[in-house]
Parts: sequence; C-alpha cells; structure tokens
Amino acid sequence: MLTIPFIRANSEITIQGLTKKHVANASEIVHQLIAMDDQRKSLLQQAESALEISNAAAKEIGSLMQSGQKELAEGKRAETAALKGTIKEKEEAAKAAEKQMFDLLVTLPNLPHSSVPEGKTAEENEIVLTWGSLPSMQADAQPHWDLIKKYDIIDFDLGNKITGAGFPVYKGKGARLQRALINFFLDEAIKVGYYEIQPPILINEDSGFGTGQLPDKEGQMYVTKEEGLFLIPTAEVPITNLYRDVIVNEKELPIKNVGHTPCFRREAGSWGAHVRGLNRLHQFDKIEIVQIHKPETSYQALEEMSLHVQALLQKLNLHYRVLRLCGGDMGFASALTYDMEVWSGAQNRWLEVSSVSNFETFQANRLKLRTKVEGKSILCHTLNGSALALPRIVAALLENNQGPDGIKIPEILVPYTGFTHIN
RNA sequence: AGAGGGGUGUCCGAGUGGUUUAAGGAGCACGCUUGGAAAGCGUGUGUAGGUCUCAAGCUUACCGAGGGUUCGAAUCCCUUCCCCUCUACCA
Repeated sequence: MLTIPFIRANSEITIQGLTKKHVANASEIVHQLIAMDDQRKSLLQQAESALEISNAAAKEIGSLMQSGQKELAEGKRAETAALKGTIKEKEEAAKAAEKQMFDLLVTLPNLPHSSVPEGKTAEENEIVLTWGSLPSMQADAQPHWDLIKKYDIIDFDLGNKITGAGFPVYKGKGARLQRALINFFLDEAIKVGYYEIQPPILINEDSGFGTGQLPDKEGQMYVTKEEGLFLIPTAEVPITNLYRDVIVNEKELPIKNVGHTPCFRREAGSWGAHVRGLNRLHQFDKIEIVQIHKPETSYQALEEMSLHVQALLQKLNLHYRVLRLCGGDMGFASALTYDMEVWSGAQNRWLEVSSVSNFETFQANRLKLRTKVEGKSILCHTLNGSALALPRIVAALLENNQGPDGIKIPEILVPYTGFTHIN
C-alpha cells in the first residue's frame, strides 16, 4: 500500500507511476486522495480539540470530588455531558473519512521502478538475457503429459478421483524426483545464507492483507468453511507475515529466509489452451526465498536473488531466459519483477518457473514492518522469489532429457534421487 | 470440546472507577565516579496521528483486539482472539 505522506509529497511521480501500471484516471484518484486526507485531518482536529476540553473537565471533576466540593463537580458534569455528542459525531466522521480514503488507497498498485519498461501485455516484457541453447530433441519427442503416463510417474486420473482436476498424484520415481528437487533447492538456498522456515500453510485474513492478497484476490484462494482461513497461494504469505507488526533491529538486517510449502491456487477462469498437464495446477510445491532489507540495499538484493535462481537453472542445465516485466504485466504489489522462463522442448515454448520481485515498502506499509535508523522508524523493503516452483521444472526436465533409454536425471540431482534414469 | 485462571511498556511486575501524568524492579543508552571495570549516583528510554518552515513544545489515541456504560475506564459490561491448569479426546 502506498503511503499518504508519500503521495502528498510526490503527487506527480505517483500519477506517472500509476499510469505506467495502467491505472485508469490516476490523476483524479490522486487528487481525490489528497482531498480526502485534508478532510480527515480537519475532522480529526475538531474531534481532538473537543476531547481536550472534555479530558480537562473530567480531571477537574475528579479533584473537586476528592476535595468534597460536590456541587461544583455536578455543575461541571452537566457542562461536559453536552460535549459528548460533538465528540462522538466528529470522531465518527473522521473515522468514516479515513475508511473512505483507505478503501481507495488499497486498490492502488505499487509504483513501478524507473527501469520497468512501458507496455501492457507479456509481449512487451524486456528480455534481459538468454542462457544455454535449444535442447536437441529426437524427432518423436513427447510432451510431458504423455511421458508421465508412459513411465507412470504422475497420475492425473487418480488425483481427479480423490480430489479433482489440477491435483496430480506423484508416484514412484515421480514422487522421488519431487522430493529430490525440494531438497536440492533448499540445500542450495541454505548454502548461500538463507535460513529455513517451515510455516503453516493456512493463514488468517490479516496475513492475506499484509502481503497484498486481500482484499480483492480472495477469489484466487481456497478458504476453510468453519474458520475462514485461507490456504496459502505461496510461502511468501506466511514467511513475510512473520514480520508483521515488527520493528526489526537494524543489526538483524538483511533477513534471508527460505521455505518449502505446497501452494494452492483456485486459478478461477484461467483454464484453457496451454495449461495441459503440469503447466497449471491447483496444488503444487514451491521453494520460496524471502528477503527483508533496508531501502538502500534492496535492489542489490534483487539482483542477487535473480542470480541465485539462475544458478539453479544452470545447474539443472535448463535453457532459460530472464524477463523484466513491463508495467502492465507486473503484479499488483511489485516495483520491479524478473521472470525466469525455461524452454520446454516438446511444447516448443517458454514456461515461467520463477518470479523475483522487489516490493519496496508496499508490503511493509501494510505489514507495519519497520526498522530504526538513527532513532527514526522507517519502513523496510521486502523481496521474494521462487527458487523454484516444481511442476514446470519437472515438465521441462522430462521433455528436454527424454531419450531412447528413458529420461536422464541431471548429474547434480542424482545424489538426491538415487537413480540416473526414469524408464 | 467442558470447567477454571490469565493477557499491562524491551522484559518482569503492581494496579478492581478520579493527581495513573501506568508504581516498583530489571535491561538498555548517556553522564558522573574509576588507572580500568564492577558497584554506586544522576538523566533518559515505546508506537501512531495532529499542530509546527525545522526542532522544541503542545495535543490525541494506544494496557491482546473490537464495541459499550460513564463527566471520567488498564479497572465495570458485551463480543472475539490467544495463553496456562485440570478433565476429555487425539498423533
């Protein structure tokens, strides 16, 4: 969430940023917000000055009562009783004005970093770099949804029976490959200084608000009926919310956490072509890295996180490219996002396997996540990224490494899988 | 799940309607003292908002959260969350 003091002090920058993110009527909205804030302040002042008088009178009544001057006290009491109505009225009006302002403010996305390219759709994302080369595929190369059947390692029909579409069952070497990837990704993160967290995978409403899923995106999350808890769409939510309402000691920064969790997404309305097999699921596993920084080091951290994700892809020998997302394709809360896409040899297309973002103070403002610098409390910067999400990595590994003697497991994973081929 | 007891500042902890302007202690910071340290002494020590060119000052709110009663609420009432003990259940 953007802060009102920032918007007031940088209204032109705010309007430009919102426009880059394709918010309609950015200028009107910003001016409306400032007007709402003016109104809020004025009402608050009126309420507070009435309260000041009433507080003073109440104190006076107290000392009059103690010294036994009952009649004087009674007189005062009648006087201040009249103030009650005004106070209540002004307080309620101030609260209403604040809520109105807040409701508008939460609908605004984060402002994009200056390096974010203009653009509306995925086609306008900037290709930062491409690594590796197209895998050499045999003529009869099969897409992963055929391979998983051929080797009987991932079963959509069984998932369908026990849960529903988009909930596959991993079996035998399929299950073991999953477990190998999870351990590999966690170990690699720990090697470069991340601290492992195993969070709950259900979260409450406050947490959903803290990282920006709520309000507005509840339709994308599963909810429990009795408690109203949400199944997490990503480990970003619980791991970042660990620091909700926290003033972090400056010496503890930067914080680098990693966690593996299943992720649950309803993906309402996003089914269609290109989502066969493992390309899009309701439940999948992901290893997430989260960092918390002082503002001046956050962009350096974003580059470091991007390099970490790239190192994983290189170790798995996957042909990939890095995109800098354009204003229209970026997430709601992000200031700058890199997407990593791997080449899927049999589908002949790029698959998004990671998204690494700097949220600057956007989440921190919602979370009230601060640190103290020279006695003053300032909002931290939060960052996160997938390192990595499993299903599309599995899809690419299966497709790109298929051969006459089965699917070859990358060297680096063999100690984790305990086998060299799926056949 | 049932019965009972709790939630107060960075921490411990007092506080059952009115100088609470949240006692007292610990911790922390600074100063004095010291050859240095400890002890001792002194001072300071939260968050958010408003006012203000800045600072100081003044002011409002905050005792788990939300609402209510009252001239006045940490204190009384209601709702809710969390913790502890016992019982039941369970992995």
